[in-house]
Amino acid sequence: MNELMAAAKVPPLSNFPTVNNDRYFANHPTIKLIDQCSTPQHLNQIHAQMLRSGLFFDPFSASKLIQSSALSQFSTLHYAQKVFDQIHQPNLYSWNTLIRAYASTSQPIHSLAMFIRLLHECDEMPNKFTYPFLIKASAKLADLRLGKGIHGMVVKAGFSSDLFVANSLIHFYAECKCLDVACRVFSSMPERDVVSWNSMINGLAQNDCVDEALEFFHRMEAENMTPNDVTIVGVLTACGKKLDLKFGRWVHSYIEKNGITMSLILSNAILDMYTKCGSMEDARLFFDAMIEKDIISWTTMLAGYARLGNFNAARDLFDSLPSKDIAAWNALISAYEQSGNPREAIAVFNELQLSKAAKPDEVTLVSTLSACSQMGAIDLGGWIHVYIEKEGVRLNCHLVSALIDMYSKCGDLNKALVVFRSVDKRDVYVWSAMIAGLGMHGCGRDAIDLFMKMQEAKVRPTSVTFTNLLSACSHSGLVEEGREFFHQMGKVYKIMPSVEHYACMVDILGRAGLLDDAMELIQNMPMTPGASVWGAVLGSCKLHRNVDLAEHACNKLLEIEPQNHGAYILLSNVYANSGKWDKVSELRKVMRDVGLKKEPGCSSVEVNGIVHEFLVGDNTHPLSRKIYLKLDEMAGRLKSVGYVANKSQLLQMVEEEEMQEKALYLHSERLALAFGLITLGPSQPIRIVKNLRVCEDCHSVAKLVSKLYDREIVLRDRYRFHHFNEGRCSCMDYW
DNA sequence: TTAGGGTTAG
Repeated sequence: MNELMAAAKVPPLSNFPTVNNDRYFANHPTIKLIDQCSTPQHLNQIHAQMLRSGLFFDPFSASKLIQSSALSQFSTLHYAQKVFDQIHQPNLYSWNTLIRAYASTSQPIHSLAMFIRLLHECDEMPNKFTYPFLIKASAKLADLRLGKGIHGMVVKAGFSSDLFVANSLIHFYAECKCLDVACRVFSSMPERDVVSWNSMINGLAQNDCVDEALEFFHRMEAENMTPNDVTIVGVLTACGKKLDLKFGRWVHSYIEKNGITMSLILSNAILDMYTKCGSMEDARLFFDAMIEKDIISWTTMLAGYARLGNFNAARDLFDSLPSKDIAAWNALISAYEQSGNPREAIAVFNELQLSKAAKPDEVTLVSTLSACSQMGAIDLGGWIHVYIEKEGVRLNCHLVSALIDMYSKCGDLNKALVVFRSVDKRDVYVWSAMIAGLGMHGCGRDAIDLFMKMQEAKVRPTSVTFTNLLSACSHSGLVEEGREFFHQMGKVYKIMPSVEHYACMVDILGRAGLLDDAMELIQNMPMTPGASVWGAVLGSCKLHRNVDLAEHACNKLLEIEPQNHGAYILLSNVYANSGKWDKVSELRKVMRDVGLKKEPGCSSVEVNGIVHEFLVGDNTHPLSRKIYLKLDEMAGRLKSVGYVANKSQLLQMVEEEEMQEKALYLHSERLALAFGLITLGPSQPIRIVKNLRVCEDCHSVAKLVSKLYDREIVLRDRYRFHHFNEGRCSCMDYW
């Protein structure tokens, strides 16, 4: 300590003016020393010296110490708070410094607590510096009511036209997804700087309003406001979401032409744009030329390869990572999960668990739960739920939605409801996930009730909520209710129906046999009907055996998606249902000519945490012999109760009767069912996940088996859930 | 007498 003071040539305090004449303290050598401080020990020594000399009792000097301890790299906020608490009368600067520091932590709520203390304890009123920090904390908390309250105080205190205050308000409202209010703040500003524009552009881009974001960028240029690197990050985010590679390349050259500072963040944003737009070549070229790279650069590349299905390149990159943090693992897991490879996602999760290389975080758990949902892997999903509870992982709305989705999609609606009821904070995703869960299990009325409760809870529905709600109406045949919600969407909730909503509505009408109404709706659509709309028509035609309309819908569907084999299969089913076997063969030939193969049926069933998959006619399973014996036994018992195979949905025109029966008998869900009967205990439900829609014959078999073997069978097909119990199915034979 | 707001992955 003495050495330090000697080195700084600090004279004793008596040589300096006293507290009464504090204008000179800024030049006091001890205070100057604070700025040069670089270790916690130094800071400690200065703190001690200040206490000894009495300098600490000067508010200005104390505020310098607070600033250094709260905002520097080498000190902790905890220490700063302790120092603060020793100050007798901290000045506003000290209060602001702590409010600022807390706003940047993971617990911005402390900023609020300090603000309230400030109002009680400080002689001075909050000033124009206080509010931006406070608004930043509110933005981080995404607490709209809180932020609105602070906005009110800002107006009252007369700071609403302060540039910094207004900019933080724009950011805050965008963060709360209130883009209209953000825009209003922006428009009402007497002066704007580049940050005002950036906050708007980034806010819009983050909230998927990509065209609006780009519009702001062009407006900014037109108004001669020079964009900087942060602006371009927002523009690139928009490009990446627009999947517009051409524009992305233009932005890249814009950076070079306009001499915009190339920061690491900007470089990563460029990489991200290229990978999202699908050009790994551009991304790689840029990545290899980057002088400085961080973990984000690596994971962006990794996720890019994986998203495009180049898993070898992704894995190579992952293995060559200089250090793997949880984000790198998450990139690999979520890439597999999001590209429809849940099995691989789960394998990587298991690898992570075994290696103990990093601790799974909330993102890991959400991705893995989603992989479980896709696989129907309820054991692992349940294990993750236990893990969350055991490790005390904070259940945020993301995780809650993922759990509800997992339990719903794995067929355990009750568990999904238990999770839903156990939380008190429910955002729109949580409500929407639960509505979807009820819908897919055929509980349309409950889904509607829940939607009403959501209104009571004052949670605003989104476009996704309505998709789930309409789909719930469709699965339960609730035509009038569906119509009503469809109309309310735009009128009451100001959400314009998208092509997805139209598809749901067409589905609702079509399934109910109101094919004319469905076609009328399509004709009056304000946008071009997409594949989902024609798919819904085709599905309804299958149900109601309308050959002419099916042909029309199939043609339309193939115009949009020439490689859609589902379209051929459905049309073929329509022909078969009407006994038009010649048409079936013709169609089969067309499929062969265009090189399309029927996606092989695949069903899986989970036993003791291991998911067993079966293809049509599969005999590769180790227990294959036993499975086929069981199938024979099942066939015998089915026949004894008068079951006759329904062959109408066989794609192939198989000549011989016996062959036809064989083909049905070997359907993957039948194999999975037999395996479930062998391996699962009598009280355990058999949960099967099938990649295609279940055929009518297998549906009847499952109903009978549930009765004959006194088993609960839960079958998830491509479209919905079927709960078989005591000879009945929850879909009421309506799917 | 000190100062502030906006940015990249999953």
